[in-house]
Amino acid sequence: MDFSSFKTKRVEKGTILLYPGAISKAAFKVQKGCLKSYIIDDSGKEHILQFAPEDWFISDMESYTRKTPGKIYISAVEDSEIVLIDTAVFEYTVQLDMESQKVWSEKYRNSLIANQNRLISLLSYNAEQKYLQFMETYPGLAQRLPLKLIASYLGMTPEHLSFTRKQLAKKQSDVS
Amino acid sequence: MDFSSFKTKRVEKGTILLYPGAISKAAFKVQKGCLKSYIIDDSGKEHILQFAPEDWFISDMESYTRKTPGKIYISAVEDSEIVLIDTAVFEYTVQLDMESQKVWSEKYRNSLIANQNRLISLLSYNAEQKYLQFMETYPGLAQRLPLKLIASYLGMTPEHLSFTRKQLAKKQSDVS
DNA sequence: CGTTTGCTTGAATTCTGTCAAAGCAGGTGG
DNA sequence: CCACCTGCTTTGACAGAATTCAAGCAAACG
Repeated sequence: MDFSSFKTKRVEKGTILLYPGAISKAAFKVQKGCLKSYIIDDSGKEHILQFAPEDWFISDMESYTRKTPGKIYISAVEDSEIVLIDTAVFEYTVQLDMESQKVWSEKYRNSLIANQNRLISLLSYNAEQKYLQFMETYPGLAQRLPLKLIASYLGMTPEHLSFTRKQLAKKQSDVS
Repeated sequence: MDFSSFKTKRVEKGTILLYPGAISKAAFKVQKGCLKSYIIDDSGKEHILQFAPEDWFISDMESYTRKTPGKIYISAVEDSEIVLIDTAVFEYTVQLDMESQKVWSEKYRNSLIANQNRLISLLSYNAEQKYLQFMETYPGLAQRLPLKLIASYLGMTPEHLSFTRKQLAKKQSDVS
């Protein structure tokens, strides 16, 4: 898709781009840096639903497509440069341009697949397998993000992720 | 939505309506009985993604909307009566009828929300909390389905779900 | 420097899975 | 109608996985 018709924006690490309750007027494509989407549960714990490093899209699909108040936060975990895919502009563009529609469908499908894979991994994997799948899904991201964020994404404590990493390192040195 | 233009079908318990690899030509609305969607992982274990009792929709969204080979099974866990929402007929109907579109959007949104809730519960809940949320999501279904299916949906062993139920029963008798 | 923040470690505890045995149906054939 | 399967559920002992809590370490920052 040609993104030149959309606005580019720079945001600092920690900037919150979307709050629960707000109606999402834009989706985000990350050019540089990294965003996360997450919710805060009743006991105050943060649960990360998705990361979006370079070339990923991130949005509250529900709010974005249905124009209803959303439930999730989106914020920057690094200083980032992002493209705002404005709802109105987006809908207009897609009408004109079949190619845009294809590319968008592709992105949308990918997010569906990612979601399904995530469900399956949470249903059936242990800590080690979850971490390995995280590294496949987000190559290189493990080196950039603080461990506690990854732990939140994987649904385990930072301590346990630290332990799991050590186990993995031991295994790999045994092999070699 | 007016479902009279779609075909109704009766299926026996155990009937498989959709296989992985197939291109889904229909979504299903359950009038009576119950369906499930699931995948079989590399080690041969079944993981249930969703149940669809009365008035629920179920489909392989990815395959249905993108007309690509799917990844999931859909089958009947009880003798069921279902409405086939044929892709072509559906698209035609929605074009004509704004009211249809609204109802469909509602169903679609519900499934997004359900999916998000499911992610969150797998990320943050223990066995007991997961089971309680299951009962909220599917009222009465716990009485109809074999325990092993519910365990598969919740991502735990049947033995542990049995144990969890006993714990819950004890707690509730302590209160009264 | 001292403080802060995040990561690692270890011990104790809780949670969940594995395995084996026994109870409890519903269904079938005699 | 009964006896026998067969599959599902329950139970308990045990092992392994994950969390909690507390302490120590190291890099980053003022």
